[in-house]
Formats: sequence, structure tokens, C-alpha cells
Amino acid sequence: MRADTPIYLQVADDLARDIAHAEAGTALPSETELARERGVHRQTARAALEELERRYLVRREQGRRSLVARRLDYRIGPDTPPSWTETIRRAGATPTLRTESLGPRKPPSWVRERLAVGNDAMLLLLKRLRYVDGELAGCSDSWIVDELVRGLHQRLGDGGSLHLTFANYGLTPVRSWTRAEFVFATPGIARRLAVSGRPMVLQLNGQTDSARHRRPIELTTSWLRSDFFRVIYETTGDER
Amino acid sequence: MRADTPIYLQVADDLARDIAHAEAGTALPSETELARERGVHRQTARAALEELERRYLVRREQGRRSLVARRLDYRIGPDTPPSWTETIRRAGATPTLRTESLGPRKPPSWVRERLAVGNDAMLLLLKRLRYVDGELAGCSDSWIVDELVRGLHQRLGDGGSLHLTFANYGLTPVRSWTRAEFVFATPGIARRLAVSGRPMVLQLNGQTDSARHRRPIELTTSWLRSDFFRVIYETTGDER
DNA sequence: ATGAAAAAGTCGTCTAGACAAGTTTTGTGC
DNA sequence: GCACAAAACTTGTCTAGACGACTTTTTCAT
Repeated sequence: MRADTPIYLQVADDLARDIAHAEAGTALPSETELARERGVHRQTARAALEELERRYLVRREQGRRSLVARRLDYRIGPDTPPSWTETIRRAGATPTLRTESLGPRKPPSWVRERLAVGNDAMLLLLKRLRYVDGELAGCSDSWIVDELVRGLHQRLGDGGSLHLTFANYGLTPVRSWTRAEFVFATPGIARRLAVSGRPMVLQLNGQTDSARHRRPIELTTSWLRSDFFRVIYETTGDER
Repeated sequence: MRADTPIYLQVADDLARDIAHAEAGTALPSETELARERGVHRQTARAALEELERRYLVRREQGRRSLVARRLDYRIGPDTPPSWTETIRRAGATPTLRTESLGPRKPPSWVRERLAVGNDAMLLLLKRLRYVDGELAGCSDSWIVDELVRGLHQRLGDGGSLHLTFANYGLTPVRSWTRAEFVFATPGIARRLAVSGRPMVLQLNGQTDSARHRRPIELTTSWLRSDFFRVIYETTGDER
């Protein structure tokens, strides 16, 4: 039963067991060391470490050794708070935001439909990077109906929460639509996330309405690196 | 901008574009052919095809060429029907079940807690394989409180739906807890699913209560091959 | 025609070696 | 001690070739 498992998987499974209770950030043996320890070729040892990277158990970076990964629980469900900032805080980490760009732009058709605006309407496009404890963990595009939030540029600042800023305008934001799906990073998203390859990311779509005006305020798509988050969907007490 | 992308990724991205609208089951060039076409080594062409397999765009099997994959939408959310059979039907495919084993067994502690049974209680453990249009797509373990459903063995048959059978006993099953999470297949799960390696699977946990008795009937954990399903979580009109 | 055996095609895995590019460590001059 | 350059280490990618195992096709005897 051991013989029919490829060597690189045996090595990977062994390492996985070894680091199961290791602290995040602990260094693993280098490819060369691992190859010597197990008496295999470097490419075989390398395949084992790549397997652990695919399982999100280790983080790899060129020139550095593999490190034991840290993963946050990202909980989604009926009680999910509409704000990403809030979700990360609940998971016990510190969220930060950085604006990449903010300006008027012509929205694509699916955004126009969702936000119920005309064919040649212009909307604010806010592109941001999302950090967890200082590490780049995701990015997002927000399409904003700017006539409800004139002068957003000043009030939002660089790292401000969009939902808190809406509250400053006297708006009561409510999340009216949520969608979560795993997709593979496009070349553009991979570049923004500064990752190589085309890794899996959690794509979150959320629409926020103004309770008072009874109309949509914004539509945000976020892409979160799935090596940072373990996504759990949970409901309890569903009555049907 | 093209030069700094590794060749295997260029080939993979090109192929992904080519097969984007291809019919499921269409054959791709073999590793050797692809290597000759693109003037690269077989290992490089192979890396490209492996990349597409990781993205669930193609299905690979030893001895056969890579085939364009078919993927179903598996929708979860507040309106998710409690029955897997029903979920697959809604996605436009035919679900089948096959019993691997059914018998009394001592449940682990987390099951005892969830089902609120004593420390030395015995429960029925039902292990099943789940097929979609005849292809093995998942497996499941169900822990059943058998005093509510005496003689389940006969009434369930081989491919019967658990929820429909409960209805036969005059029970009104309601889903009281749902949890979905991506995990990597353990060696045991990989064997049951007849897949090589340790692929990602969607792990679904569901608890069913009897509306009349106001107590749990069963607890099911399913593991679904994620190359079969694209999981989408969606809510609309969340009022909060 | 049919069925079994042989051949060809194909994928899975492993070893071997090379070079590029990134990071860490070491050494040197000041 | 400090800054900077060089060396050592480490990972990313690619080529080359081999063998085993599985699948499909062809061949051949009946």
C-alpha cells in the first residue's frame, strides 16, 4: 500500500504530518537538503514541496525556503457582515486597505444592469489592494454611483472603509446581494496580487443598497488569495 | 510582457483560450504532439496540460489524451435543498447512489455531540458513492439514529434517497445545519473516489432533524470531486 | 468475422544536469 | 560599526532521456 504511492506523494504526506502542528513561519528543509535526506533527486523533493504548496500548507518564494503557511478562516453565510474589514477583524487579524486608483469610468454591461443605470452613465471605479496583517491578501474593484456620494475622494482617504464612509453621508448601507465562487486568477489579477502562475482565488461579489433611497450604491468584486483563507460556508437553524 | 511569463504558462493560457468554447469531451493534443507543435520539451508541454488540469479545464487519465472537462454548477445558499439528489437534478444532471456499506458502528465524539447521543451509543453508518450521469463524483458517510428508522436496510434499497426514505417513515426531515468547505482529499477519500494524488474536494456537512420529534435524525458528510463541480454561494435580498 | 496477441501510442514518474533569478550570508574597505 | 559588493544558497524553469503502466489500434491465427 506504500509502494503504489509515488515517492513525491509519500514525502509530501510525511512532511504534512510533520508540520501539522508547527507554528506558521517555520522553515522547511530546502529542496536540496530534502533530496539528500530522502535519497531522491531534487526534482522529486521539489514535487513534494509543490504538492504542499497546492494544499496551502506551505508558502514558497523564489530564493527563500518553504515556510509553514498561516491561514485564516473566512466565514460566509447568512450572517456574513457586509464589510470585508469587519470579516477580517472577526477572524482575529488586522485588515488594511490601499487605493490603487479612483476615477470615473464607463461600466461594463453587467454592472449597468445590476446598478440600474443608463447605457452611457459614468460611474466611479475604485480599485484597491487588501492587506491582512501587512501582507497582500486580495484586491477589489468597486463601481460606485457617485451622485449619492459627491466628493468621495476626500472623505474616503487612502485606507478608509467604504461602508463607514457611506455612513458619513447619512446613508444606511445594506448588503442586498452576495455571491462567492472560486475562480482562477486572470493574468491581470495575478499581477495585482503579485503572485506567479494562475492561483485559485475566492471571488466575492457584493452589492450594497441605500436603505433610505431604496436604490443601489455600489457593486464590489473582490479577489482573495485562497492560500490566505480557508473559506467556510455555514448556516445553523435553517427553518425552511 | 510575454517574455516574463514562463513558456508552460503561455502554452497553458493559449490552450485555455482555444478550448474555452469547446464541447466537453473534446480531445486535446497529446503531450508529445504539443511539444512538437510548440517546439518545446515534452516536460514543458506536460506542465502546461497539468496547469489546465489544476484549473479543472481538462480531465487527464493515464494512457488517454487530455479531454475537455465538463463542470456542473453546485449552488449552495440559504435556499439550498437539503437533498443532494435534488441539487444535482436542478443542475440538469442525473444523480445515482450506490451503497458501499451499512451497519452499526460506534460514532466519533463530534458526531455524538451533534446528534446528542450518549457516550456508548451505537449508530448506523451508511457509506455511499455518488454518481453524476454515471460518473463517480463523490462519496458520503451518514450517521443515522436508527431507533427512529427501524429496518432502514430494506426500505432504503441500494440507490434510494435518504430524505425520501425518511418521509416513508412519516418523518418530516428538516435541514438544521449546513457547512461547506474545500479540503484536500485524505488518502482514504482519494481511494474511494478513485482519483490519484490528493485533489481538492468540496466537503459538505449536513444535519437533518425530525420536525415532529424535535430531535436529530442523521448527520452526513459528503466529499465531492471539485473537478466536477463549480461551487457558487449566493444570497439575494439579505435584509439584516 | 472474431477474438486474442502484439504493437503503437500515451501518460506517470524519476533521474540528471544546466542556467537564470531571487535571497541571505559573508567579507571587505572605510 | 556601517555600507556596499561578492559569494553562497535557494528556488524557478527548461532540456534530455529513461522506464513502467495503461489504453488504443493493429495484426494475425482461427
